[in-house]
Amino acid sequence: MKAVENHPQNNHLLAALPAHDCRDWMALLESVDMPLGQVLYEPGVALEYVYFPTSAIVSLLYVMEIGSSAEIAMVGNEGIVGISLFMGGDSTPSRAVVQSGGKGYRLLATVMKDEFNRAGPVLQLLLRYTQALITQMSQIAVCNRHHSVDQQFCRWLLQSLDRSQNNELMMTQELIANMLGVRREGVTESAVKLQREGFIRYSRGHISVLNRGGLERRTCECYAVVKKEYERLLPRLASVLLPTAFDD
Amino acid sequence: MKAVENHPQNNHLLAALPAHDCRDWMALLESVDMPLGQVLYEPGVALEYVYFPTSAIVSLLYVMEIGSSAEIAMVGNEGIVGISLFMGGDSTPSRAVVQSGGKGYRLLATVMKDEFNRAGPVLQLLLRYTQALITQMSQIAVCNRHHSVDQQFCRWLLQSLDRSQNNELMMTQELIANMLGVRREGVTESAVKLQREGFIRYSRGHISVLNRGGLERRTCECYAVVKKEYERLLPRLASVLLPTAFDD
DNA sequence: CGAACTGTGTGCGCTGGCGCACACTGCAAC
DNA sequence: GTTGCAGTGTGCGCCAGCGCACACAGTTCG
Repeated sequence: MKAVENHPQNNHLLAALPAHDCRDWMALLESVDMPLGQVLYEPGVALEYVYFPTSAIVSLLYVMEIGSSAEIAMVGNEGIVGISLFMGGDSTPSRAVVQSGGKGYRLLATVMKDEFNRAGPVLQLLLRYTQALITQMSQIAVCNRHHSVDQQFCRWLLQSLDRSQNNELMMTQELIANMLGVRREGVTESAVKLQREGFIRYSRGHISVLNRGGLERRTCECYAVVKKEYERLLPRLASVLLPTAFDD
Repeated sequence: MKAVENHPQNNHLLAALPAHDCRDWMALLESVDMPLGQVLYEPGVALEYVYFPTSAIVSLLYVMEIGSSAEIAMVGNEGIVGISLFMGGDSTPSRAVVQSGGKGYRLLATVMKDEFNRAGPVLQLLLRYTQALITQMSQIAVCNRHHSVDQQFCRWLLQSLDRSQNNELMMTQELIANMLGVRREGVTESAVKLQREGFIRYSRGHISVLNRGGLERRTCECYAVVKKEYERLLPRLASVLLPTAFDD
């Protein structure tokens, strides 16, 4: 890594900032080296800085309990690392690691939080919700990569259940297969297993969940990760998203 | 579907709205039936309404060219369908389908866009970027589900290349495997193939891309989908994200 | 100059999920 | 009824990707 000139304009987001609003920031921008492997933030930890890579490339990475990982997104000189600050969440369940060493700029978290705080309360709520939605998407990416159809089916059932009024789902296996992006037969096999264990009962597009705890034990960590983020980001709503578990 | 009472408070996002800001909206909210299978929005089409499900459940679904699909996220009475409006993008590459029939409320898109417009220009830029990021995450989810390691490796190379200054990447196959969430050996095999075809050259953590077009032909649609969204949402930045293709 | 280590190539057996084919079963319509 | 069909069960061959093991090749360090 030669001592290349670092300049804010090399980050396209910074470059695109309206000149007028830019001035306040420019003074606060801090040029930094971003060496390969540097961890910019850890899951669940509130960010101290946001980063605007210029020559560095950063990976947003989810690392599972067993240690396997999956990239959620890649950020280079086109973007910013640490969106959770202006989205109102302050942290995420993923990790940000420098994938390709280089340079960039950082800015104190507070500046970004101010940006969030300047938004109206309505938009603030919507943004926090959006961050939760982002977590859901990320986790689906991870789940698609690493978990079995069985686990994903359970996750899907639980997530649907959380959004439903009772323990009944009107849903054919064909449709579920489309959602999960797997074969219908794969869903049938998983469903048969769950029925044998007495966790669910179903027939012709009608599924009753009999033992929610059973599903929770069978699914992967993805379900809990997403649920916790919804609780954390939207505490008022959480109570409703978590119907008193009617366990075995 | 009985004629159940529909009430805005049954959507937790609406319920959580600050009462003061709520009043303007309440008059505009329109109670709607959301029957199973209804398509709330199509990829690339600007939204006319946002939806707040109360008893319905909506799936955000990406449908591939060949027809296979994958769920990107699920939205029920905890959320809102159509975040692209207040995120400033107006449309998304995915489709929203009612997965479980029920009721909900809808609101004219303009109301949401106003919300976006009220935000400062800086936040607006950041939100548009965030929507592009969301597309990236969604597409990684789809890619993880449906595409081969070969294809994903090409996508990853291209995305890295777009964020790098030259056609060189400093990156071991082990690390790439971690990013993709696959075995290192799998990456080696893909890399060998690409090298044989003369698309890349590499040795010990150093990759040179010799034929970008070759990679583009080999990768899946996901790469293009994400790139187009970045272009669309952040036009000023797009030019830089698209270095003049140095083709074969 | 070897020694030690990091990065890459390759082979092998295993398995989860795929694609296909076909049989079975309730419900609905007439 | 019985005809039809949507929804489900099951079997089978196939293959991508996994986990493991080990050989080999540059690089660095003494």
